[in-house]
Amino acid sequence: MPRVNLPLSTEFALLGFLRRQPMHGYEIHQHLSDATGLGLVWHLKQSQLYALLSKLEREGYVTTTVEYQNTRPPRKMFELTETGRQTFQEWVQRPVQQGRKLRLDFMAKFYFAQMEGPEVALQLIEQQRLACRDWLHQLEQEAEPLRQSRPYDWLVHKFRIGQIEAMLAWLDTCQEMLPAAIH
Amino acid sequence: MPRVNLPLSTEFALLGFLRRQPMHGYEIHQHLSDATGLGLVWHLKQSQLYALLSKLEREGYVTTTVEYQNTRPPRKMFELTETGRQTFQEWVQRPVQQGRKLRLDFMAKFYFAQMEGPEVALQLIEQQRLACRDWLHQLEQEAEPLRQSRPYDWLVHKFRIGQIEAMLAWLDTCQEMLPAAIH
DNA sequence: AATCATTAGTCATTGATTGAGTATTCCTAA
DNA sequence: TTAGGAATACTCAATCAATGACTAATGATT
Repeated sequence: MPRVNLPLSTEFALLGFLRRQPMHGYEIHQHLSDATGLGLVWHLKQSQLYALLSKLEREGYVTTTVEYQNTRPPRKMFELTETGRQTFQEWVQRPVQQGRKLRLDFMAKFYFAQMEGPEVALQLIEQQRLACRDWLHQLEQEAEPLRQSRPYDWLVHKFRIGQIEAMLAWLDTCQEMLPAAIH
Repeated sequence: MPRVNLPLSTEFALLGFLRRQPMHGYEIHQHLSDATGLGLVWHLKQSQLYALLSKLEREGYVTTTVEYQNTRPPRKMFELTETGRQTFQEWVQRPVQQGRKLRLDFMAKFYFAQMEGPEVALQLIEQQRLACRDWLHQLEQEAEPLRQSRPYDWLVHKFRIGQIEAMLAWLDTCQEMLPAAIH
């Protein structure tokens, strides 16, 4: 049971598929292969998915057992370890700390948070709001003195500020939608 | 002179450094290593930069000549080929076609476009505006029917719509700033 | 005099990603 | 009915990207 804890991040989302019951790789791939739900934001080749699952196993977040079938190829069933379960719980509630992680990492967190129920989703939304507001203030501080001296740098800051403001507005929308978003 | 034309994209930005005069890798790295200008948006390790430059050479966009110095280590000078020059001209004017390329690819284009002068920058801005408006319409079409049936998918669309609207607003800001942004 | 940053680039290794392959079985339509 | 294709389930080799460490000389600093 090796616990190396390399810098995993996006791949933790895969733990979400296993949070209720064990699953085999092929089934996870099916969930991701049509452009709906998490498949709308995360496109993974089959071989890439299996590679990530192996990595999660190597690092002790999941264990596998081979399940032989009468007629079909045998399945490798993936199951959360206790570490895996804890890691998922933490991951799904922790806001992302960089703007570039909003598109994929945050959307994956929100996907599972929303499936876990409104409390979890609301918690994530609120935490992410705080993180965004921090970025915003910091960027506004940094932008101020650049306006005259470094127009390009100032515009880059303005771009980021705009993206984060849009994110904050969207988080409000999420909150309003929440009751409807529960499956 | 191999011309393979693999799917290069971000690395074309490096051609921008050579558009006025030949340069060696170390100097390009210096331009990127402080967090201003292009270095604000593109963080490249030294070895990674050299790897990209070699790739551009392999594919025929640049040629190299070694320049020996009396006391310092010899420099490998990179110079645009005619293909490289044309490729840069096309690259710098062509809008990006995916939202996730706004952060890096578009900012790199805009960096050099703006250095080339207001006409080039205005052209890029206008082209990017058109691309963004297309995305926006398409996303709005797609989002419509999802509202009731697939709340998560609808929210993902809303997120993207928000990011693109923010981009469009920012493009207006760029246009207003342009006269000041020229060095 | 010793130490540290600068110059300029290489290299080996690890990690990520891809496309293709495998082998069985089920379904469908001529 | 039988040929062809899609589905099931995973593996593998090969390429591509990325990282950290290294070299080796000079100049600057304390």
